[in-house]
Amino acid sequence: MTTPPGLRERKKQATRAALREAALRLAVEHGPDQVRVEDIAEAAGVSPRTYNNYFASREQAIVAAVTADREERIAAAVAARPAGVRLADAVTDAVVEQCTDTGGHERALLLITTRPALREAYLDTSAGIEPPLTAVIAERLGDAGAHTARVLAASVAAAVRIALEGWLRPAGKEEAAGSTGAGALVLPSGSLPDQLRAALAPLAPAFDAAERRPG
Amino acid sequence: MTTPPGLRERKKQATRAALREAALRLAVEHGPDQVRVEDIAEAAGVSPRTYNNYFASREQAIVAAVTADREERIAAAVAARPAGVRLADAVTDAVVEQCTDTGGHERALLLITTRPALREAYLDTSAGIEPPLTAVIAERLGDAGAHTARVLAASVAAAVRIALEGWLRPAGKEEAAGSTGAGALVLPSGSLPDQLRAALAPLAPAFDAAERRPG
DNA sequence: CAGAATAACTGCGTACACGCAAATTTGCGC
DNA sequence: GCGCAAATTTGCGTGTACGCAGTTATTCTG
Repeated sequence: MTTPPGLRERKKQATRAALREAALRLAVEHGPDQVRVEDIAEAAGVSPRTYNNYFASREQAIVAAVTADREERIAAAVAARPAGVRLADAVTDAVVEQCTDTGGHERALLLITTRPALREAYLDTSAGIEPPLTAVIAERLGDAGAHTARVLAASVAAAVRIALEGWLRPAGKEEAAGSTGAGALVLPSGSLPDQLRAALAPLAPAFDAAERRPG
Repeated sequence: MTTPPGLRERKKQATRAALREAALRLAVEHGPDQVRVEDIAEAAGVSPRTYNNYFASREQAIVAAVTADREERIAAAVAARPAGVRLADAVTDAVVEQCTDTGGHERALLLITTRPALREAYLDTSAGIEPPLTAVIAERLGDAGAHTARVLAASVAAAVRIALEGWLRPAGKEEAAGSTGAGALVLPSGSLPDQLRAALAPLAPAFDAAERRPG
């Protein structure tokens, strides 16, 4: 099942990593807006066209450097919990644990999240946790719950996004209150773990119900 | 609160509608890939630059023509339900009701969802239901539940996206089973209402819990 | 180990997205 | 009506995203 990766796959990961790191380094050095994909590609030793085979936008490589392989880490952390604990707790703890660990790039994160485009790209990365989360949740729920697992994983991803938005709201500009109206009155804006737990809490009953039912 | 919209706002909506309809008409006439934003802008009587003031991509205008104002219709449908019914049911019924109504554009939808880029843009529209849904759910849950409302609305949006993906999976190519593995064994692929209800069902416990608790 | 098959890299060309600043249009108080 | 402030439209310029087809590198098969 776990065939040792061949040269091809290793080279691909190396290229991806080189692009990530080059993107972040250049962004920190010259400022996020002064970096073109051409520069990143050159620094990583590939053609600009190849850059776009790995990342669909200029911003993705930069945020990927701080996001790293968060998705797999979350999934692994969930799988590592003993089977006895509540699935909702396992997921919540894993998410908090892995999202808080920025891998020593907190400085870069601050720089990044001030630029709207990068901020948006960073928030979009939360969608990436859905596939691996789906896999581990499905494993816990059994075959009959595969469909449920997908929905729960997507909901978690959405909640993480909301938590991140709330967390770096102070960093960004004050936004238009918009048609939602009431939401603007109180903006708690606690620490990131607090935001994450608060956002995930409403989903706990859904996890409990899924765990209780066979499918 | 409901100030009669001035000339400015009416013109803006008219321009938006003109762009939507022009985009759809040209896409149906010449094929989705043979339409440039320049063509759409010209047909709507505005400059290409103005097109991008209304839509951030070439595909958005086309899909907006079939999506129309689904977001507001869903929110209105939820608000229209009597306060006695379970919130989960109100939301589910409203979503099924409004997502099934394609406004007579089912032919266009079929044409659209065969192109990957348009398919993706169409799926992305489901994210747009979050803000209005947040507002109506927050109204039902009270001020203390504003935060919960946001998470539930985002989860509903994610579930709708999953339902749409499952619905038009037969239309698209067979996709790589990927690391999720188990999910590929059974692909039910029922009707759209079935897909929607199946995707929303796992969230019902979360709605029930939110309704039961004060906040 | 040779040759076929498969996958990745690259250059080119086209269309797109969007920041910016000037020109035009709308709203509003007088 | 008049003129000012705010919002919208527009052209321009730059950088970006990606389909396509050819080349090169890796993997598979006998």
